[in-house]
Amino acid sequence: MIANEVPLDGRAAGLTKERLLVVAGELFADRGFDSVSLRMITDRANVNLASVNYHFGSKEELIGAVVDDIVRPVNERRLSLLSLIDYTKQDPIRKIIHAFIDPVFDLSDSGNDDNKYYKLISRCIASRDDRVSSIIIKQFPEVLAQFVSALTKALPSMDSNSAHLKIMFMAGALAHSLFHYENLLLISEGRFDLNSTEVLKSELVSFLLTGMNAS
Amino acid sequence: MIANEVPLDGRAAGLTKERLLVVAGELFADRGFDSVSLRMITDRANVNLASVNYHFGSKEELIGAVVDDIVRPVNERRLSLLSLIDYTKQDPIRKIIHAFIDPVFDLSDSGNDDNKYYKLISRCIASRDDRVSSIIIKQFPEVLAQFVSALTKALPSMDSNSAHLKIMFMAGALAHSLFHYENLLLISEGRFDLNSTEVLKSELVSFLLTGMNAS
DNA sequence: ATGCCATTCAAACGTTTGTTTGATTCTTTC
DNA sequence: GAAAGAATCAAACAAACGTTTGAATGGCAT
Repeated sequence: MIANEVPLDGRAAGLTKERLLVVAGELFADRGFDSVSLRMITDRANVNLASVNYHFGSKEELIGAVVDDIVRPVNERRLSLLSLIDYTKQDPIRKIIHAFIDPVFDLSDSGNDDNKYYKLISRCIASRDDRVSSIIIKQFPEVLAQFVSALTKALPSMDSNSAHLKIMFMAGALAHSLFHYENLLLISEGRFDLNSTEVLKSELVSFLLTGMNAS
Repeated sequence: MIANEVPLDGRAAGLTKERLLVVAGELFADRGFDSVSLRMITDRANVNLASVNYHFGSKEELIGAVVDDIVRPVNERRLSLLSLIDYTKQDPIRKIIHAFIDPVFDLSDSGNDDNKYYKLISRCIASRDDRVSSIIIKQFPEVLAQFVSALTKALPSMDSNSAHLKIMFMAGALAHSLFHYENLLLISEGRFDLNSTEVLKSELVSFLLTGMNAS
């Protein structure tokens, strides 16, 4: 599970900073930002304790770097996908929804349902931690505004207030189901055949699709 | 903002425990469980630091008491409302949704939109903190199972997997929108006329209502 | 009034936290 | 190959944390 098991004898390359980001991300993902100490991170990354402050300045800035590393690409891809939508063609709402959630589901690398990224991004989305939301809040108004505009363009009858709320509903449903995906599998005691997040995704899309069209 | 500004000179009545619960709830609501120290709580409650361990045993048990105090009544009321539903009458889905969300919205006492309870309960619902989810997880499987059963009863075409997921979507949308209600008002810079959570609630209901009926 | 039990109090405890220091080691450049 | 700069290291730092202690204080029954 360690990010890299290389010998790391004499000063390996300048990949200490990279290792810290990766390992911190892993630990933050399943224990939260507060519960993880710098010593847990540096021990697991096989680097010196002081290197955190050397490379990042403080724990808070390390958290910021980890969060930004995962949130920024997601939001950029969201806006990119959103800008490709042709509103004269059919089913623009579905495309808006996909523009919002696909960049999150696509975080899982290599096809296997690696829930590390899922848990981390859903922690970020649903975070009530000021250190995290201060980063989110920097980017989200722009994203929110673009999606509100897209929604009202696709559904002229929808007013701005309604659009704002619906996007919050979407974000909440996404983050919550993604984070508790594991728990759902446990609770169901095998009755579940959600052996792939694809099922979750398609259920989520159809749920959101009809919800968006609500009166 | 202090819960009680009474003189509290010589040993007031045995309301120290009560004060701790109230003040801890307030602080946990808008700063989270980790960021709030026992000294913050006892200072604001004007009680001695040691009284936390005297009355509750530990910080963890104080958190447990605060969480349980707000989560248990909500879940009990949910199940109570759910049991009243007559599935032969019309619109059972709407009643199921109300059974799930009304006990949360009803937390606001005295009619004014006191967001203390909202933020606290949404922190509990969406918590990724083990100390909190261990309490939630004790009660939620029962609640989840009952609502799954209710959903499949109201919509026989819906399978159990789908019902599980839809309830998670509902919980996520509820918690997320409730917690960020304030932020939404800020971002909108006055364009919003959501001067009451009633608007949020009715939008949420109609969103969920159509979502539940998704294919 | 006296003894008893519950509660409150100030003070200290030991740990853990993030951070800093100053020396040491590696890498780069001339 | 020597000087300079960047990176790593063990060690210590002060602050904050949850918790414990033992004395002081309250009400209450006898």
